[in-house]
Amino acid sequence: MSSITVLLVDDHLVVRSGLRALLGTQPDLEVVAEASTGEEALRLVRTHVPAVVVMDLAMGPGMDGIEAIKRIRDLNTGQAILVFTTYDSDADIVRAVDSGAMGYLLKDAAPEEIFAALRGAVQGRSVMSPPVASRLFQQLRNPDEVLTPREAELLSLLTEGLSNRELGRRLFISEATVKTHLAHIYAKLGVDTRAAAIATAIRREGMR
Amino acid sequence: MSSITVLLVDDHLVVRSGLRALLGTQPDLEVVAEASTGEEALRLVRTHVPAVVVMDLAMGPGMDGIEAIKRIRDLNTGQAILVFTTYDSDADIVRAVDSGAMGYLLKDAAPEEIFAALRGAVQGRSVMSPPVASRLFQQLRNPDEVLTPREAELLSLLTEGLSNRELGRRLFISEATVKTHLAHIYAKLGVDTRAAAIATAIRREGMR
DNA sequence: AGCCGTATCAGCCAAAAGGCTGAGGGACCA
DNA sequence: TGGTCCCTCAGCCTTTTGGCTGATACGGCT
Repeated sequence: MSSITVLLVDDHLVVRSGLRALLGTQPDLEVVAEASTGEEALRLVRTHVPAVVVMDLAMGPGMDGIEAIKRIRDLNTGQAILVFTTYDSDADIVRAVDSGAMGYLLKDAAPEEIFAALRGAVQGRSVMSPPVASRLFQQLRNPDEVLTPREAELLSLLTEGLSNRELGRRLFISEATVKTHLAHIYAKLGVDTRAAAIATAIRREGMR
Repeated sequence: MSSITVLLVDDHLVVRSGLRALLGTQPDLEVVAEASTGEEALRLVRTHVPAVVVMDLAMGPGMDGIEAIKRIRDLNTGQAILVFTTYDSDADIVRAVDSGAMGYLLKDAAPEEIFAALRGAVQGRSVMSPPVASRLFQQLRNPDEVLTPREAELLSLLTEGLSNRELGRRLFISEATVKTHLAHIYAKLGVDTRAAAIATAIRREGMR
């Protein structure tokens, strides 16, 4: 049985080392490359064509994880992409799934969980950490409170303190549209000011 | 020359694995134990008496990193404690130094940086990542940017999403006074909207 | 006594945000 | 084909926020 080739993407060297060490204990898993930025990840996917990409969502300046996932999917080189990150934020989960991630693991996952996710991913199975799964489950029961991908994207930028004008520029939409999205977000979060939205987003969604 | 014994404390297994793998490349550094919680760390310090403790500040439920550092120091068993964490928040740095940490490294530090910090720590030298050092340095140069107690109080409430009116009521001051305080806070934080203030407060000052 | 930092307040004006209604286009699905 | 989301945009009006200037009061330090 041939090995499952893996590309690791994380801006922290220790995390990459740790994953490499963990995966190294499994004969069928082989780390063929590591990237510390989204740009590098994209390049290495082209050159190495790994079976699976394990990706952190939070990365330094430049392309973020979500963007990197989209770009990799656009290459159509068949990678299964696993998100491997610290926070189980609603918005991040929605966006990650929307952009084509096959699974969503938290960094405190047990090794067996990680191995299983990798093996499942190449077979087309979605795997996620229990906390992530339960969040999604709860969301299915209250669909009215689920942010759409676009709303989640906007909320994420909102927590960086941008104004409506800046949000519009960043997302290439008019300020009017920004306000529409915000109104929907407020309704779903149960708040009525952007300050409260930011506060609840960061506290409740685990954003930083 | 005998090895430097190290205890790793981090709630993420991958990070511990990564550190173990990195430190394993150095003949004079020996990881003698790993802990995933503050309580466990305290126990292992007693039983293994390591020369250095490498500690993440953010840990799951229970004792946090700062508390763990204080407790370890209280044992008086002579450990040098190195903080190894993701964020260079002003509040965290101050609190870590205050509770007796010997150094402050960010997780994206280069391996050589980590090794040097460990070796320096056992010799009583303080080491910190450049970004951390520059933050401290900047604070020393610009005492103007330190919030007054009243401002800090207001900022804390601000991060809960309150409006000016609500802030006034909560603090028993007029809305005009609230606005004055806010203006000062904005100036000190280097922002010009409350949204940005909330964002930087939560991210940079470690408020949650 | 004078100075400085902190905390308190007011008024004025411009900019930003929020609430509301309405509306068009595209995707998906029954 | 019609219905339902989602994303997009506009206009109008009210409230909130932010920028500015200036003012009083108290405490501590020199």
